[in-house]
Amino acid sequence: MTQSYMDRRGGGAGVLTLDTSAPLFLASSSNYVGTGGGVLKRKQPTDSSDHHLGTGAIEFPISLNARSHAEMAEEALSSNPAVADEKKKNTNETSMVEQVDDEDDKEGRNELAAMQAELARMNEENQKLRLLLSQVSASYSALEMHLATLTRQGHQRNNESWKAREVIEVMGATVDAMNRDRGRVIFPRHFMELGPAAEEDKPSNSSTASPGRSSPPPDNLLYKNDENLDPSWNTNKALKFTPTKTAEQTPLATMRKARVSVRARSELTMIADGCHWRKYGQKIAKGNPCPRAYYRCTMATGCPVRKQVQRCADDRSILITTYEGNHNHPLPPAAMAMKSTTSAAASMLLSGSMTSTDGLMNSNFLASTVLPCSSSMATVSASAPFPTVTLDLTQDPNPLLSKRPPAAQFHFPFPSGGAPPQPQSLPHVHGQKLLNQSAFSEFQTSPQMAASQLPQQRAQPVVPPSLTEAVSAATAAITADPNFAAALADAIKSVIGGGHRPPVNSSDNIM
DNA sequence: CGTTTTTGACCAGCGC
DNA sequence: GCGCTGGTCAAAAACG
Repeated sequence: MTQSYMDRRGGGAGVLTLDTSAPLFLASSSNYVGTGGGVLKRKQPTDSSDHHLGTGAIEFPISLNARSHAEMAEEALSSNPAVADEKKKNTNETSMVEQVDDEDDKEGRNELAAMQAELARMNEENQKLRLLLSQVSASYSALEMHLATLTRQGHQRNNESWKAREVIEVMGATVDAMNRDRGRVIFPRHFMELGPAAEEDKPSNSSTASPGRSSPPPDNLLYKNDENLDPSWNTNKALKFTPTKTAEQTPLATMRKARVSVRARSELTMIADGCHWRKYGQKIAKGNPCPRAYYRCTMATGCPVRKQVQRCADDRSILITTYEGNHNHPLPPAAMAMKSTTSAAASMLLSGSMTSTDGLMNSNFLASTVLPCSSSMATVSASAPFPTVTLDLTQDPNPLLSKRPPAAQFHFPFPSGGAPPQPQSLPHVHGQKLLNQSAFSEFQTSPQMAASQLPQQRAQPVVPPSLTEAVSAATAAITADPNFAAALADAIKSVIGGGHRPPVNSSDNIM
């Protein structure tokens, strides 16, 4: 099963979770957990039930449909073991004696009043979400009509049309998901099928060829027409976008191959992520005296997952591990957390890069939504040949437990889409090319495209900014959770033992 | 002896 | 076109 953000619990309202094995939960409303909206809660590590929160906590599904929060609240209340237990307990007690303490009665009334207030708030929020949904639906219809017009004009291969289709796919998926999956938040289809995640469920057909070179590109929604894409999984040899290429040949697909880089302090050769790796190369990269080691997953033949391990040039106690691709085989529990986390991070990155690639999302908006309050732990960069999200676990020994990490470092190459957010500092981007060298930025800034290929689009944006923001808000509500990056990092940290492992006698050939 | 690591060679992309 | 660089291959060596 491809990793997804969808709930996999056996019933009940959906709750966004990175993976059942990943200790991450997302509650839709802070009203019930006491922090900001869309709070990503940390799963209780001691919770053996694996699907229930600790005492008193109530999980709420993220709802973008018309379902009332009151309804959901009731469900949640009844499904919550703590509340259910309380209910049962109360029933038993009343049947036994009528010596109900007046104090308890008062408390109960107070709780009831508070609960009702919460429900009222929820209803209000629900109304807003309904409005949002209607806006998205209306815009989706408009886009569909626009696409039909373009198709009629025989411009299927026109870049604008392609892009319009793409946008519609995104929005359509969003709307579909909203309509179809009540009580769940579903990422737009392609968000979930992009890059690494898209490959997961597909059996590798590389058994007859050398591993790592034969896995087909993701056969996802957006790529189905990309017959000319590099058959190799290796998008490192990314095509550079040129206006002469057809839309089907655009390197969008290559740009969607996200990488997730993890920085952690470790004396080990590499962090223990639960997978088996075989080293297949080592190279001295420019600007870093420490060699970069290349590993390939050996848990299954033909597994396309690779990772690079390199020590930070500035601080050699920091190990930088960069993951690419997704496993085509079941993972041991120890590896699930890392896999889920990297996939989630990649999805988060890709969802951002997608919209921004089309120039549809204001960079400031993106910056303010995707990682509004995340710390420097999460650095998203599309400036590299492939978009990379860097999770920095080297800072505060336990920043994840803090309620509000400092401001995000978030930088997308938006040369024309408004001034990019000014990061406080960018100390965690390594080995990535300058903005003007990236395929991403080229796609963004290509003057030919801007001038000749997208004249209509420039004059008539496919999606009004407000709509874009509305659509983005739906997904950003999930990915932009203030604690999202922190939670991701938390999951990773749980795997690598907090990134502060004591030195182990190992032949550290990385150094 | 099978597996893993090492390491020089090779290839492709990119900038000049 | 050339050189640089990152990434990969594959034969040899090392290891258990």
